[in-house]
Amino acid sequence: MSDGPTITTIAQRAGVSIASVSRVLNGLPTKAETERRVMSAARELGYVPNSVARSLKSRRSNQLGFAMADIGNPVYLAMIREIQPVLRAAGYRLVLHSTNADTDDEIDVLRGLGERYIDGLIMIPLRVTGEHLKMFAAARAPVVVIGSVPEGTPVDNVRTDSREGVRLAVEHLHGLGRRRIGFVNGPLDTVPGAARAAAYAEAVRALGLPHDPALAEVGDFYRADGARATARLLERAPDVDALLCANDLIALGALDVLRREGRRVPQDVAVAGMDDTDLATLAWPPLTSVSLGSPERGRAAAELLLDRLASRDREPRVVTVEPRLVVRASTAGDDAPGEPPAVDASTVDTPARDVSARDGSAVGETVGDSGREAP
Amino acid sequence: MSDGPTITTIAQRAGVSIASVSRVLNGLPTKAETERRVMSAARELGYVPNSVARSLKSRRSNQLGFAMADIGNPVYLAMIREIQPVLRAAGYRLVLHSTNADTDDEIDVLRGLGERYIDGLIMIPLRVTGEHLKMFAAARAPVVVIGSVPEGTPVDNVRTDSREGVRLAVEHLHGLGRRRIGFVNGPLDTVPGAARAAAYAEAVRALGLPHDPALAEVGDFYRADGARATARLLERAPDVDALLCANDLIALGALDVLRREGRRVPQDVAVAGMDDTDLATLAWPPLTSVSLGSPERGRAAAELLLDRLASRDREPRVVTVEPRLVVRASTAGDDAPGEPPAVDASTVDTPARDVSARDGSAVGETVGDSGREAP
DNA sequence: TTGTATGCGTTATCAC
DNA sequence: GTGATAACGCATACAA
Repeated sequence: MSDGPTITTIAQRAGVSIASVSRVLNGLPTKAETERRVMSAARELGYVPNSVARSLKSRRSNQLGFAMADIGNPVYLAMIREIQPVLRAAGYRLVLHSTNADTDDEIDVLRGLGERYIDGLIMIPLRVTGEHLKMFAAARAPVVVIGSVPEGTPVDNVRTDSREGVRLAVEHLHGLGRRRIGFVNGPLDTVPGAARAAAYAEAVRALGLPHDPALAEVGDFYRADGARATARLLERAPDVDALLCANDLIALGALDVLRREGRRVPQDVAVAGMDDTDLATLAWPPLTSVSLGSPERGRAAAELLLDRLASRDREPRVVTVEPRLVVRASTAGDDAPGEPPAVDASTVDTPARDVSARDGSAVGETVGDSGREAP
Repeated sequence: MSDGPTITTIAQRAGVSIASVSRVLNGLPTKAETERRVMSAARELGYVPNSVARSLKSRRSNQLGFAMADIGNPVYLAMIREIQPVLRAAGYRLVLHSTNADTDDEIDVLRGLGERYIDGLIMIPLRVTGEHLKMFAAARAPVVVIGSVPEGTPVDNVRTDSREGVRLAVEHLHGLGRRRIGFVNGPLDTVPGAARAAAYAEAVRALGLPHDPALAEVGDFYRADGARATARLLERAPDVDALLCANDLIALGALDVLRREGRRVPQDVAVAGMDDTDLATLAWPPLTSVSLGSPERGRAAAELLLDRLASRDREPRVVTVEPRLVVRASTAGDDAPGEPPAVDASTVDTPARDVSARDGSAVGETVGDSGREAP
C-alpha cells in the first residue's frame, strides 16, 4: 500500500546512485556486482518503472489514439480488431475515443494531441469541416485519417472507393434483371452519405435507367433509421425490386421491414448492404454486401501511423482499398449450395465462413460451486 | 511545427513568471491585467497543457483501463458501450487491453498498474489463477473484476448468476415439452465453462431428467467450435430435441449445423444461447438467449471503479446482475406476432429492437446491488 | 564504471 | 499578487 518504489528507493537499498540504477534498468554497461545488487533490490521492492515520468523525459507516451463515431458500429469494431494487435506489437497502448460523430468532439480530440498523452492518432471523421482541415495542418502529432480528405491535406490517408463499390452493387442488381433499384442512404451531409448518393445516381444513369427521385431515401446509418427510411421508400415506390443500402445496419432495417410487409427477399426485393460486416453473414437471408475492406483499412491505417512515427518528414501517403462485392442469398436468390451467379470484379463468399473466429465469449460470472452470494 | 508552447513560453511572451501563468490557467486569484496578458499569450501561442507533466505532478493519469479477452466479442462490446461514456463523463480516457484470454497477458496488465499510466482497471479474466489473486492483492491501483472472484478478494466485483441463468433456460425448454435437452459448452477450465457445466447438470437433475453424458459436449466459445461440438453431439444423441448453448456464438454455430442437416428450429430442435448479445436478434430464427446483463455489468463496473477512486478505503463491494431469459423464435416456435409462452422470471423481446442504438438496448435494468459483502 | 547535476512541464510552497 | 524555487520520477551529459 506504500507509495510505489522509485529508482531512488532502489538506489538507497542497493547503496548506489540513482544514475546507476537507471543504467542497470536500461541495460547500459555496468559492473556485474552493481547490476546484481540493483536487480535484486528492484525485485525485492517490486519495482515497476513509472511510465509517466519516463514519458515526460522521453517526450513519448507510447500511446496511440483511435477516434471513431461509435464503438458499437461493427465497421469500427472490425478496424479495431486489426489495429490493436499491430499497435500493441509495436509497443503502443490504444486509447479509444468515441466522438458520437460530433464535430466538436473530434476537434477536441485533435486539439488533445497537444496534451501529448498520445503520440499519434487514427481518426474517422464522418464529416470533414474546414476546422478539421485547420486542425490537421496544426496537429502536434501524426494523424492518419480513414476516409477521404481533400488533396494536399497533410495527413496520411486510407480510403476506399465507395463510388466503385456502389457501382458494383448496382450493376449486380441490374444484372439480376432488377430495374427498380432503390437506395437507402445515410445523412447527405456526411462524407460517405454524399459520396454514395452521387455514386448511386451516376451508376443508375450509366445503366440507362430512368432517374426516379422516389427511389432514393435518406435516413441515418442505424438499423432503426434504415427500417423507417425503407418503409417510406416502399410507400412511395411500391414497385421497387431491389434495394441498395448505404451500410449493413440500414440493410438489416430494410430486411426487418420487408419481412414485416411480407415481401420475400430476394424473390420480391433483392437487398444489398455495404461494409460487409459480420452482420452480413448473420442476417437472414445472408446479406449481399459491398466490402469496403474495413479490416484492411484498419491495418493500413495502423501501419501508416507506425511508419510516420518512424520517419516524420516524408510525404503524406494515400492508401486506397478496393471495394469488392460479396454475393450472398439476399440477392443471389438461391439457397441451395449451388454456384451463385458470377459477378465481375467480385468475390463469392461461402456461407460457412466463420465470422466470429476470434470471438471468445464466456464472460466471467458466478463460480459454480460457490455460486451463492454472501448474504 | 515547433515544439509546442509551455507555460515558460507563455511567461516570456506575457512578461510574467511561470507561477503566474500557472495560476491564471488554474483560475487562481490574479490581477485582471496579468490574467489578460497571460490568456492572450496562451491563445496566440495555441497553448495546450501537457498532460504528462501534469500527471507526473498530480500522480493521476486520468486514464482508466479495460482488459478483456478479445475486443471482437460482442459481449465485451456491449460492456464497452456502457463503460466508455460513464468514464468519459467523469473525465477519464479509456485504454483498451485485449489479452487473448492469456493469463500472462492479464498478469502483465495488472503489473502495469505500477506504471501509473492508468488510475484504475476493469478486468474480465476468463480464468482466475492464484497469481491473479496475488496481483489483485498487490495491485497499485483500484481494480474492478467482472466475473466471480473468491470471497475476500480485495477488489470490487460485478457478477452474474449464470447458474440461475442456465436453470431458467433449461426449465424453459423443459416447459416446452422437450425432454432430450443437450448442452454445448465452452472449455471446462474457464470460470464460466465450469460454472455452466455444473449448473446444467444440476438443472437437469432437478427436473428429474435422466443423466445422459451424451447430451453434454464441450468445444470452445466460438461459432466454428460451437458448430463442430454440435455436430458431434448430434451424432452421439440424434434424438435431442433442444440445445442449450453456453453462449450466443456457440448457438450460431449450432444453428448452422442444424440448418445444414435439415433439422428445423425450433420444431425439431429448440435452440437457446447465453449472453443475449446483438447476435441473438440477428440470427435466424431469432435466438432465445439468457441475458446475463452485459450492459448493466459494464455500467456497474464503471460506476464501482469511479466510486472507488473517490474513496479508496471502503469495503470492497459486490454487485450482482440477475439473469433473465429472453424468449425468441428459436424456442418459441411461433413466427406470428402472437404471444410466446409465458415463462417464469423471463422477458419477451420484440423483434424490432434496434440493436445498434448507441444507448444500448431496451434491456430493462436488472442491476441488483446485493449490498456489501459481510466482512 | 560510477556519481552529480540538470531538465522534461507542471503544480505548489514559500518568501517578497 | 507575484516571482523564485522545489518537487514529481526518470534519463543523461558530464565530471570524477
